[in-house]
Amino acid sequence: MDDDYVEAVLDLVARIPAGRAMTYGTVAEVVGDELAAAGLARRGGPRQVGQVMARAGSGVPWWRVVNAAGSPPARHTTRALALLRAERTPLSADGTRVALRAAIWFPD
DNA sequence: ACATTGACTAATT
DNA sequence: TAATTAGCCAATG
Repeated sequence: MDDDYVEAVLDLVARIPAGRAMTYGTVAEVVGDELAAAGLARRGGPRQVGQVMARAGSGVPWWRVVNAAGSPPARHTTRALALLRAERTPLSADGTRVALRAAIWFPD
């Protein structure tokens, strides 16, 4: 995984507005598009995004990236939910996952 | 080269 | 809704 890829992922995550969220899959798609636009080969998928976040995600709003079901990473569930609540991210009724329909964000 | 492992996903039950 | 299963892509041993 080279630095170009890592940077692309971190830059994108850093642009997610407070109160919104993106899924790993969507992040992967957008990053893929950016690479293609830059003339580079499309690579990576949701799991690669996860790898990057696990290794280098500490400096960006990682809690705004959730899985396809709207759940934050299993290891940081409680912490992530607290942060999401704090910034008024739309959550499901039980408060354990992000309400994707309302909170999903796609870059302009 | 092969097997295992993940901050994953989509389809099936 | 929640558990299971089979794909998935790249890193690591």
